[in-house]
Amino acid sequence: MRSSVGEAGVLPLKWSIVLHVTAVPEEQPAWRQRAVERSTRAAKLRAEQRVQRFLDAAQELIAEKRTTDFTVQEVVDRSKQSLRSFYQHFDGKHELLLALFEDALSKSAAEIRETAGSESDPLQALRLAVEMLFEQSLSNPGVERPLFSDFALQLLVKHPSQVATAHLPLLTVFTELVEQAEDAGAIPAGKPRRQASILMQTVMFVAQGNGVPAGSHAAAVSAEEVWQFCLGGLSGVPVRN
Amino acid sequence: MRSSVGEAGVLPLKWSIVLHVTAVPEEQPAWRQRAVERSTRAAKLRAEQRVQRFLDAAQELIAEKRTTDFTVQEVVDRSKQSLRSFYQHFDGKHELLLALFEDALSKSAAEIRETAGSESDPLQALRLAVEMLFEQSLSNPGVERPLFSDFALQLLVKHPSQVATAHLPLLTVFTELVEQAEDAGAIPAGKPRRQASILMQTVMFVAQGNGVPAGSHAAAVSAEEVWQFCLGGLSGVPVRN
DNA sequence: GTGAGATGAGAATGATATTCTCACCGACAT
DNA sequence: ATGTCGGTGAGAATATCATTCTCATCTCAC
Repeated sequence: MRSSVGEAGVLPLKWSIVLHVTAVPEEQPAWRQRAVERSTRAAKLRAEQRVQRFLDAAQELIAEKRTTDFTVQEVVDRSKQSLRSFYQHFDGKHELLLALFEDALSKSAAEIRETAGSESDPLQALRLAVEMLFEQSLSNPGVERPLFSDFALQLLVKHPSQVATAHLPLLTVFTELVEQAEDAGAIPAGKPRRQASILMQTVMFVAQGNGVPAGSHAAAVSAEEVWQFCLGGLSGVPVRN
Repeated sequence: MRSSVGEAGVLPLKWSIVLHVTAVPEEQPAWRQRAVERSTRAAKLRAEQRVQRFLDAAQELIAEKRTTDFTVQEVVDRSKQSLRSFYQHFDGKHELLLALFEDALSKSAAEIRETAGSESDPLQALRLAVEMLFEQSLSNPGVERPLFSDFALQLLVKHPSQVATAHLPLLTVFTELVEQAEDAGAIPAGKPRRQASILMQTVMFVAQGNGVPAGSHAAAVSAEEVWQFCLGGLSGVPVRN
């Protein structure tokens, strides 16, 4: 229905955007529905292309400036469209960023799923997944995903539920991996969804707080260490308590 | 040298602020130094009081509005001083927030240290500490620390090294607790500082992502669960790998 | 061809942070 | 006593953005 930054159009998309793009009253008779539908389809396509151009422009800017501090004007200029048009399609900069964010996480989830899927040992698969997530969540390497590090946190504060939604694809993947590991007896059975949730938080944010030279304190943690920690966490405490 | 929101004046302070307050050339003869010192001491005190009034005002506003979205003007008005003066003492709103943030974390660390210190069993002490940190990092309860949830993340993005500095007091406390637990043989020996670091990140951010009703997905994680996870992480994986 | 909705160009608004101007004051060295 | 100087208050002036508005134009389905 809506879009996707690159081409793999999946994810659940943003409501407001949908409302803008398809303003079709639901209570009309079916024939009218179809009529409007026919006469609108093209417009819808055009709209999606425009939206896409905005998204692409924003993506470029983020990649270049390594931050989400670009101005709406810049996006507009680069996409060779107009402010008028921008606000016609997005509720605001926030919606734009959210769309990109969801998209990035969704893609990341897909990558991880694929890579991990090619590993037969469930525990190794999980390990791979953790390491991938860790790398992608680092702030410094300046991958094409400053979204993870930058906007993510801002969002985490103002609209936590949207973050939850955006995390869903990743959470799903990790939940599956945890379940498989448990089924295989590699780790004791538990509540996979919650375990996956804690796991993700741990990996993502430990990576986060890592992109700091921080000369003095704050020992840089490696993917390996995080994995060990998480594995222990999932495996439970050996004896007491 | 600098300040503290309430009264317990501890923490390492902010450089820029110090530079503003004491602009004393170091290469003067000693007598002159002392002279200047004498003639400056009073001014320094006045300055600190002013700074303190800004900090107090900001703290009040945060408590009231439950957010860091207050305007500098509001702080100025409430503290009955002037914009001019504000910028004389702070590099900007950012510095003000940073000061409050450091202060909050510092106090939190003190509380945790004290509470945990009254527990003789090292493992229980660590557990207590984890639970306290978890509670204090929750977003919803609207405690008097929207700093943890709100500004903290913004900061995490733009000035990670300052976050590291701010985290230091907490990191120190947790490192001690981990060391004690290891010394007591409650958990296997490791690298206490790094372990404490991962531990903190996990606890704080899992708590973070928790303040969400999020009707559908995202199972709310409890302090207990986090503790179990972290304990496992610290204890290491029982057998394989 | 016509009319409704979409667009472009760019001005206007609104909210804030930050800087600047200028008059004043109070401590202090001489 | 007095002149200097840094700090201050009051508030105007700037600067930066996001967001909205105006109006002329364009496009497409009919």
